[in-house]
Amino acid sequence: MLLFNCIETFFLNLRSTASLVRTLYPTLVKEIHFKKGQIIQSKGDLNTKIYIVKSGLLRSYSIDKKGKDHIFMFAPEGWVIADNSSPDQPCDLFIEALEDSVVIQKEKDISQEQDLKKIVKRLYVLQSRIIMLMSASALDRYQHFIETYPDIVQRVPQRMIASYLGITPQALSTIRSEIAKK
Amino acid sequence: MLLFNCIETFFLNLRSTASLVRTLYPTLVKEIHFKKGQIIQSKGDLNTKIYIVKSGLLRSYSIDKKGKDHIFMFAPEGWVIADNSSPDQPCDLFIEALEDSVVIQKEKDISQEQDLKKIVKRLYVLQSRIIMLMSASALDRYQHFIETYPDIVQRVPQRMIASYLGITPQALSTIRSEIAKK
DNA sequence: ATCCTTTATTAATCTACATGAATGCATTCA
DNA sequence: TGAATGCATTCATGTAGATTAATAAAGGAT
Repeated sequence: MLLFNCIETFFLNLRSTASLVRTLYPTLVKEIHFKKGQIIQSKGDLNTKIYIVKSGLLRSYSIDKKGKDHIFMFAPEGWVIADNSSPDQPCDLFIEALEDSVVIQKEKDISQEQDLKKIVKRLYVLQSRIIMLMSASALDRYQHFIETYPDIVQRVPQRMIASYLGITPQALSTIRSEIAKK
Repeated sequence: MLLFNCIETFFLNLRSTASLVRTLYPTLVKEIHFKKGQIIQSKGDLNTKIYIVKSGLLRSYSIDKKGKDHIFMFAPEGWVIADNSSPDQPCDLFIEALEDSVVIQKEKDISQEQDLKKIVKRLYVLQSRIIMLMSASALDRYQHFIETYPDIVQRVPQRMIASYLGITPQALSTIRSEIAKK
């Protein structure tokens, strides 16, 4: 926990330096290359951005009070990822590159949010996820996940899939061995 | 289960008659009065609408394969409620009036979806809910619920709050008695 | 290569919540 | 007025998944 706080503070400092630079040299749209493991956005950041993934893979996640992280979304090529809080609010999510990634970073300006259909689609994805979390077992959620994102399964460690599903890596491991038996 | 299927079929028939009428006398925006208990939209409906609540209270909910229902959203005065699937897809949710309600019914036409900010806010509500479902205990979710919707607690039976939280009425009952002890 | 760290697996125990059943209260309807 | 119905509460038991811990396997860095 303490360790994590230190890390978080470290990243927050990093970020404020970065936003200072952006204030001096403002640009609305940028293409940025991120290395695997890089933190793109941290909880508490203001002035958040939208990230469009050209290549690679990102994830957004929250960290609960026990220090455990919960993956909110994976974003492979073509996906858009962002924290969905108001543009003027500190955000709740971290965003991290899971692979070396090329990303278009845009200001989170609603009025220039061209593709309304994409937002509406996101609403549906979130709706489905909530219903799954309320009503389906971990096994069902896992099977639904591999149907929906067959390629992601190959690209991230299992513990991250567990984190997305809201279960522990151990639980996912036993679920997988039960599936394999049949 | 069988009983439920009958009821569902019954409502589906009702709905197709209704949409026939709408085809003959198309209107884009309507004000409709619903009685408490009335089903406004059923799972499987095409051609879904958006409902803006002028007075009263609606809920949307899904029903899982065991026949158990899970409340997805409450919509008191001023709220907008809809199924978030594509306008051309059958929807997943039922919408029902929990109180006598006056509702503006609009075609779910994205292009005329004036208030983008409202949609973005919805995204954030859904995001928060998913994070809660993944990381918080039933007790925490209940306390968060009464902070967020203090008035709803008074207006719906407890079993519906349980359904919204994704727990059983019994579990909510014991949680409440534990809170009362302190 | 070697070491170090992270990841996956398995098993034993624990716990939050589900399930099922019984009881008491309200509400509604005859 | 009483019977019927739906809701909240309580308790006893069951279970999915968490936690802890131990072991093995797989990268990554030097």
